[in-house]
Amino acid sequence: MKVIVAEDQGMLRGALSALLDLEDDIEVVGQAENGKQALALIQELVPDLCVMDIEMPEMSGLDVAEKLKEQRHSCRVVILTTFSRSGYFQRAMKAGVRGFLLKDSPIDELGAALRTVHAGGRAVSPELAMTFWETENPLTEREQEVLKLAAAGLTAGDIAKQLFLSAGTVRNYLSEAIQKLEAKNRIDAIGIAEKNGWLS
Amino acid sequence: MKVIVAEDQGMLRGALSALLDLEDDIEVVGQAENGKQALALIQELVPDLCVMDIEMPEMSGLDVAEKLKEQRHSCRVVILTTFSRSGYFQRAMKAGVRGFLLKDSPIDELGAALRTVHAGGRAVSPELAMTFWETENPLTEREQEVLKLAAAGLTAGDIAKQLFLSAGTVRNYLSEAIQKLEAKNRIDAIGIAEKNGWLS
DNA sequence: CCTTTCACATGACATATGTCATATGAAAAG
DNA sequence: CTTTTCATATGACATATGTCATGTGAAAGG
Repeated sequence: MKVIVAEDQGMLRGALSALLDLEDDIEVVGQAENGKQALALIQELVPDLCVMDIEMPEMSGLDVAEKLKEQRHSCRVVILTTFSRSGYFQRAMKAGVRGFLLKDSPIDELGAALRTVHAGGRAVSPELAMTFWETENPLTEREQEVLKLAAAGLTAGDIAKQLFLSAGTVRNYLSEAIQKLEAKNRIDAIGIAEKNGWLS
Repeated sequence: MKVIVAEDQGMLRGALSALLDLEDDIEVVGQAENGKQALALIQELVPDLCVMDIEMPEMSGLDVAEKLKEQRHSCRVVILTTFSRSGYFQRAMKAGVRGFLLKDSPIDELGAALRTVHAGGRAVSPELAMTFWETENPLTEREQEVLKLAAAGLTAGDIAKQLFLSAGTVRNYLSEAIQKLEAKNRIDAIGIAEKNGWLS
């Protein structure tokens, strides 16, 4: 089967590609270091499978997966990521992703997952099963938006200007976020939200 | 040469070990997923080299390198890390580390680096050279300490209690940190300090 | 020995932040 | 057609945060 490896960290990308290519039934036909490159390569080379990281520059692995689904492209996607966040997982499933592995898994699982997916099956890291039970994002869009800007170091006033709101409104959203997350202050709230992957 | 691979991320650890083991002149005699394990394995197996991540649970790769230097252990260390921070690099040099590679480097560099170091040389990613010029940490110990606690989401009052200071003193340290880092507020300061690796 | 420097420490004051009561409009439930 | 619910939006108020003037003691340089 023809495979493309998309992963921004050079060492891991190279190592995985080399290792997969050693397998008799796997041929690594291309490597990409960001989402855009991956999409272009997939359209050009039409591989059977693509091993894809989520957090990459230019375009995330999930963006690529969604584009492929939109185009009804035959290439099947196996996500390989550090984070077991319910948001990622659910979005991946919606995008028709066939495999979802954690970078913490042993290396053997990757080859096995590729074969399973190529044969028409699905492959999901056992740790991910738990993810279903994870609490979902309690923040409204506005609250997320405001908290994200606060996380970037902006003051309430700055945020208000950027979103065309009054400063009081911004503080209120932050206050709501703080209460929903049972945080002590906005810094605490930012930490909690980031840990759960609730900021975008 | 006998090599140990210490890296907490399972996939990368497995892939690197497998690939290195394929080389005729390299034998991977052990793998560790944290610093403590790495140290124990090195003392038990006495390898020629150890490929080591910095950010690992239990004990960082730099901690291990320092312990080895202290014991005048013959095992030479090659650091493999995501971050090109001057603090890391300088600490590594002090600990007598012989190689310092970024995880963004191509995979071939690792094998090459191992051979160079085994032959008595040094191997440093070219990106790291710049690191020398990086600005050093402008924060005093107290300021770092306070900023770190603030980053964890504590209020000034909490921090004061924990460090047996008055709340005003804590706010003053934070204010100094904010000014030194030319930040807008403590959140901004935390971001800047973290980006530069200035929070220990 | 005296000055300079600098990390450390504090409180007074102005500003920013967090909370609460309140209001509107849109969508869902009755 | 109501009623309920909920995201959105605001301002008044109390609290937390950021700044500044000031002071101490220890180390470095004259």
